[in-house]
Amino acid sequence: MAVGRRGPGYRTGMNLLAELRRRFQQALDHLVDDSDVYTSMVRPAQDARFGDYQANCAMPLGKILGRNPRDVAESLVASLKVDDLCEPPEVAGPGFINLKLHQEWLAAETARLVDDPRLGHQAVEDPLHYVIDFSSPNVAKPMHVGHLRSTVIGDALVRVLGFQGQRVTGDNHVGDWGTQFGMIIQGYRQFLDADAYAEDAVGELARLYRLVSRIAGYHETSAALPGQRSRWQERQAELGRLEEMIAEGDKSRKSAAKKLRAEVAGLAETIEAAEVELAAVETDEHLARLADQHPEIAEASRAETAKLHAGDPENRALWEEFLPSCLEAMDAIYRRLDVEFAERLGESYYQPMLADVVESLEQRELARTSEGAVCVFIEGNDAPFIVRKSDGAFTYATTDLATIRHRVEQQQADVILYVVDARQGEHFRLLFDTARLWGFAETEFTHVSFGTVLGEDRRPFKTRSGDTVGLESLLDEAVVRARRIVDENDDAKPEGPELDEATRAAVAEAVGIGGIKYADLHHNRDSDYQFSWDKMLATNGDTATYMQYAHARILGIFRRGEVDRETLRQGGPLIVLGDEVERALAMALNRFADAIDVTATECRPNVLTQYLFETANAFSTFYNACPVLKEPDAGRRDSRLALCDLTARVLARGLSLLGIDVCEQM
RNA sequence: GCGCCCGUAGCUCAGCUGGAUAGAGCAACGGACUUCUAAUCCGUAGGUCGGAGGUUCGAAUCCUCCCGGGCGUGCCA
Repeated sequence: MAVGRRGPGYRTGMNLLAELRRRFQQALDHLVDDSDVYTSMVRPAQDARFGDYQANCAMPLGKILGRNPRDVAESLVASLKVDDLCEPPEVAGPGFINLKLHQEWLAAETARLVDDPRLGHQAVEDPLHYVIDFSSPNVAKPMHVGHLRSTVIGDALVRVLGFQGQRVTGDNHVGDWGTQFGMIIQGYRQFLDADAYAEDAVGELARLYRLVSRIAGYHETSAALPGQRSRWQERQAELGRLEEMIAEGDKSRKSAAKKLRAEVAGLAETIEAAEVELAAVETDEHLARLADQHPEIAEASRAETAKLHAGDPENRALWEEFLPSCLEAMDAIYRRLDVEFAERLGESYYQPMLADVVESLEQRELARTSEGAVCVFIEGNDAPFIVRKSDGAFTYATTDLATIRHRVEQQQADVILYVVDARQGEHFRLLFDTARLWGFAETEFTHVSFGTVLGEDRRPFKTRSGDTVGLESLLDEAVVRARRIVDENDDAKPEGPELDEATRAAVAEAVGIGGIKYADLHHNRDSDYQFSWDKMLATNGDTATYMQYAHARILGIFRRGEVDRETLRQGGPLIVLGDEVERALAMALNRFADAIDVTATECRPNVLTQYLFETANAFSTFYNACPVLKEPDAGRRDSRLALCDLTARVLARGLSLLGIDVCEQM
């Protein structure tokens, strides 16, 4: 889903592509009224053999005008004024128009980038206010790998849209009002280790949370197990009957049998997991005793949550005591990830508004009571959007609606992006539809959805023992692994190690954290992706390291040549593109602005990662083929130095827009 | 049952609103270091784009059906 594509805030920057499109527009205006549609068919050539850019509009135009597409292409070329930019356009195949830029023009455009702090990107003229809802972990539960994608993608979008010149508010809509607090309160009353709490409050609270949820889970699992076993038997028997029928030739049962087989397998898995969970508690003497003593702990926890929500002063005081240290623990991870939020308005913030939300929906006759719950029914959807449960409690649907009202009315949001798991797609469809009916039709809502992180076994990423992976330990491991690679490489340098301890540590941090982020960002966010240490920290290929290395090499050139980059830029060096690889690099550098805009409009950081990889690759090829410092011709040397400087700036800027650090040396 | 998503090279994935001979990385194989850092570069090989129809001048992309997988589905978030 494109965001703001037609909004007033979106405007393609001044760049090669935009200029070519303007030229085509003038030529197209002779032929059609809606030239906009066709200028978008001018795009970078998908194959270098066809030149630098191609226009694909002659074929559809031929159809509409009832003319031969090649003739249309010819007459388009005839009225096209691009001789200052390109070689004479060529018509190829069924009517493609191929464009190859003049060397001089490309060189001049590249030279313009040299003293342009925005690297050819023009900031939007009419910024929109984007509120970006991302990360949103539950307070007091340790963050885990599941929070990674939302955090990393959301942060990249904050940065990219901000660079575009949009007004951006990143908001961490934390879960600070949920059932986990009931569990912690319950744990605090029953199991507190006061010394541990004094020493490390968050650690102790996390322990209490895990303990209570484990005991509650034990009883729940234990209660459910017999039913699951008998259901498994039942299904298994039914499956046997079906298979017999199929064996006897009744093919019509095949699909039903398949479904059943999946269900049986699923049940078996659930049962096995349950048995493991129960055994783990039962074989632990301490845990077993606690479980035995507290059979009603889940109910008790729910009661504590209800009391908190009802305004019970004691529970409220505990909540207020717990919250700051929990938030501080979260912030420590964000600092490490270098992620910042402009706002952190959690669920609790919206609590006072919820009753009014429901009332307002009822008044407008959008919501009505059904089976005891207050629901909004959206046409075309089976499931209702429940804003108040039959027990009177509000749901996250209610909170989300209150949040929308706040963001639009108080914060003047034009666009709200939700960087959330794809599984919540249905919730957001209902939410957006309800919000529009409720009166927020002017606001653009987008669910920036993403797939699951899978382990190497293709199942959701877990530790070997089956627990979810804590985010902190994930980051630690990345850095440890990165450090090994840094050490290995530095130790292996032909002239001996170059990096001191502090530098090695800094490089390992950049490479490790950058590797994790890049692995996430370079996949299309819609698809699930397989987490792999080896791939993300590989020293070769399409990784963060590859670009960080290219960047470090460039700085190495300036260091060794004792060339001051700022002085170089101010000298206004001429760009000479004598070599094919220099030309290819210049082309890549000129595409920066477009890569930014596509990333922003599509909310797809992988567009930017792909661009950066291509640019780094163009540089590496150039680096291999074209000596810079050794180049005898001074003009040519300065031109190459300027290309190096530009590349370093594009890479550093691009990576920083993805939240990834670069190093001076590695 | 209904709804959503996915199936592209041995592996992991790109492929923008349909465009030319479907691309990358890894792995494999062959080359390039008295180095401006080889954490690099260049080259070779590898694909009935799950299958069958349809729309179109033109389909990995749009439509229908089928096969295979995942997820969601009334009071968790």
